[in-house]
Amino acid sequence: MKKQKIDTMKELSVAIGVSRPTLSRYFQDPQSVRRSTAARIQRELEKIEYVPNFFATRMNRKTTGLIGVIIPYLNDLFFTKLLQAIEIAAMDAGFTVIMQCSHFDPDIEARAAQTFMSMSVDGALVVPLGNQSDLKTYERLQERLPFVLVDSRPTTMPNVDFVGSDHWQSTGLITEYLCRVGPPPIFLAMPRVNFNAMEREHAYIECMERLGHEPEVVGTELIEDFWYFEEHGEAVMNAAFARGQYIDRSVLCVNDRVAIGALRAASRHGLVPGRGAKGGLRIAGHDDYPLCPFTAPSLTTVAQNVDAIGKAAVSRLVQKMRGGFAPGQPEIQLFDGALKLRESA
Amino acid sequence: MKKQKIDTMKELSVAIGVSRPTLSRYFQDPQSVRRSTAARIQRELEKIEYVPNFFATRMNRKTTGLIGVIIPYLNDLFFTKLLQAIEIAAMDAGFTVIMQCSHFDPDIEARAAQTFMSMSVDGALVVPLGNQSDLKTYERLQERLPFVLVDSRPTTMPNVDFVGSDHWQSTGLITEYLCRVGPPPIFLAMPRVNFNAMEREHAYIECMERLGHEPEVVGTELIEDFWYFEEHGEAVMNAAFARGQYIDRSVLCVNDRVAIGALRAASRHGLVPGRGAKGGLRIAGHDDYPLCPFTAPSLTTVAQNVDAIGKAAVSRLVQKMRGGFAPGQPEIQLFDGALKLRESA
DNA sequence: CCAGAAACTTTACACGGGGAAAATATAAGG
DNA sequence: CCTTATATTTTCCCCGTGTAAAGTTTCTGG
Repeated sequence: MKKQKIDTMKELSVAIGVSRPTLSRYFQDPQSVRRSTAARIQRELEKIEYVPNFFATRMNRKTTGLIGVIIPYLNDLFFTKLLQAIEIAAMDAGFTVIMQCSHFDPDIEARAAQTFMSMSVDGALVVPLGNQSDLKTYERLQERLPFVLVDSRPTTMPNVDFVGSDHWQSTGLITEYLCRVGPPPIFLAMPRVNFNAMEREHAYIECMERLGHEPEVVGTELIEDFWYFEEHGEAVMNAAFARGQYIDRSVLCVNDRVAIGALRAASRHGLVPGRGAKGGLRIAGHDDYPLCPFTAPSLTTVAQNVDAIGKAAVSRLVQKMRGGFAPGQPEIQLFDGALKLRESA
Repeated sequence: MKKQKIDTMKELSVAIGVSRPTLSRYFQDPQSVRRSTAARIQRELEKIEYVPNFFATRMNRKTTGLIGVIIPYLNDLFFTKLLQAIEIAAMDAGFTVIMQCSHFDPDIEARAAQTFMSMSVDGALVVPLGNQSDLKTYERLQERLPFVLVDSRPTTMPNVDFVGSDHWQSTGLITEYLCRVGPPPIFLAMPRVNFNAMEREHAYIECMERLGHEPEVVGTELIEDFWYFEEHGEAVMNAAFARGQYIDRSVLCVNDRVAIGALRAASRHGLVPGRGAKGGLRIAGHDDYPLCPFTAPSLTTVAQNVDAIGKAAVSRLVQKMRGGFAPGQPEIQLFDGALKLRESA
């Protein structure tokens, strides 16, 4: 038997035999109508196919139940993990996530922000693009909406709520570890277009100096297509290894994708980085990319607490939404990283 | 100087000095008003901050300019590449993508479909979940919207538009290649919960028989958490290598993530798969996962033409939307895979 | 059986725009 | 300069739902 299809609440109300406002209340909260009425509505609804118009409902409610999320791009499993954590947390809190990718393009990012405002989202989470991103975009969001920055923190916006990792802690952790078990590490960095990358680089330098070692950073030359992290890591280390450089050093990579490139370079030169080796090459990363256990050798790294970050970001955002969006003190939440010892260092 | 902020078109119309409907037309197509008027509006708009309400516009237009995309999950770079291709194609065609992840949960998938219908999206692209997914969901979408299945094709829905890879071609390609350069391959499969995986398995068997070899499939035992493809590949091959099995065979993996696990297992057993070796182990995958060039050894595989698939899916969907959504003949578009010869086979 | 409360219905308006027809301004033709 | 055709703009009503206020019914307890 085919379900009858009905498009508007008005038709539905005559079909069921209750008034339209009652239906409206039922959909917003079934508890708010008499039990017998709720039961009857529910019973009839089984026989009829009806979905309230998304736009009409959102247009009138004070609150849309929507959270906007801007992510730079999705071709990175770290971001997808983060997004998943956010999405699940939002779903649990009863919100719907509208995700927009900026694809490295500040214009698209700005458009996404506009879209969010025109959708009256209840709040926005933004993972900034990097240096190039349009800070004005964030400022406008910040003015108009409950707004939290996630994962990456523009140095120019210290007064905005932020949830991310404590890269000083995490980078310090692995730097210290590397210093403890082998020669003090060099730091395989990235072109300086990314706040986290820069923060890790600084953290490395600070930690090395604190331990009385000479910091050494490589791989910051700006190249085209710098966002192919693996290629970057491979290219830099390939060149170094070809010169016989660093072949018995520890190499701390700015992130796991770069480290995967470095591992590849090592393998090309017949080098097997490993924690076992007394004085040999070691390679370590940062992030605990899902593939780390499967590289050869498996990659020692620091895990970011992605789930906690996603959850905390949503939770802080919800708190701001409820709190009537008072300026107040910005809240900065930094989560510790955890060492993941594997074979490579 | 702060821009004046205005919320509704009505206020804007008095601020600018044209009627509201004229503004409406201007926003839909600036060409549709007199040049001088358009210029004036544009000039005023620079001084005023105004964004049309997303919901109000969508609610009234015949067409929402929205395309709904359902993806099973994002923790797989293949899907993210596909999504990106779709998103870019949609953007070029002037549509906005609303993406929803089903997170392996048929209920969420059904909710996503509902959402799309309640948003009156102009069309929907769905990457099916696998066997477990609720086919009813697809049928309902199919009835009500221009609808195209992408990447994975439920055997029970042969009469729906579909865009994906020709796995018989692609799997045949690499199977033949492997047969040509070394011992006939075994097939490292997956638990049979995924249409593509099954199709590749069948294609492998058919190809082997055609070439007069005995097909041999391993790894189909149903395990928990089967979606951790790498772990699955590693576990199966680990067990085999421990028994001394397959150490000088070719291993064709159902996809690259499984292959990465297999590579890992090989490395644990001191095996170095490679095309160079005369009679040794070879490992090949399928999909051209972005990390293939960086594994050690780099992974030989078959690339799916993801960009073309994404573009074609959007293009077909747009065609159906314009065509007034006539049932007509379903169109099945299959793209060829391309061999990517690297070191591992 | 009745008063009062609770639940519900009716009515009316709001939301922020789209779209068709009517009205006006502009251009073309004589 | 006037008429007519055409390009623009305005007037008016519509979309599908939320929400408040006022009126009506049903339930509760005595």
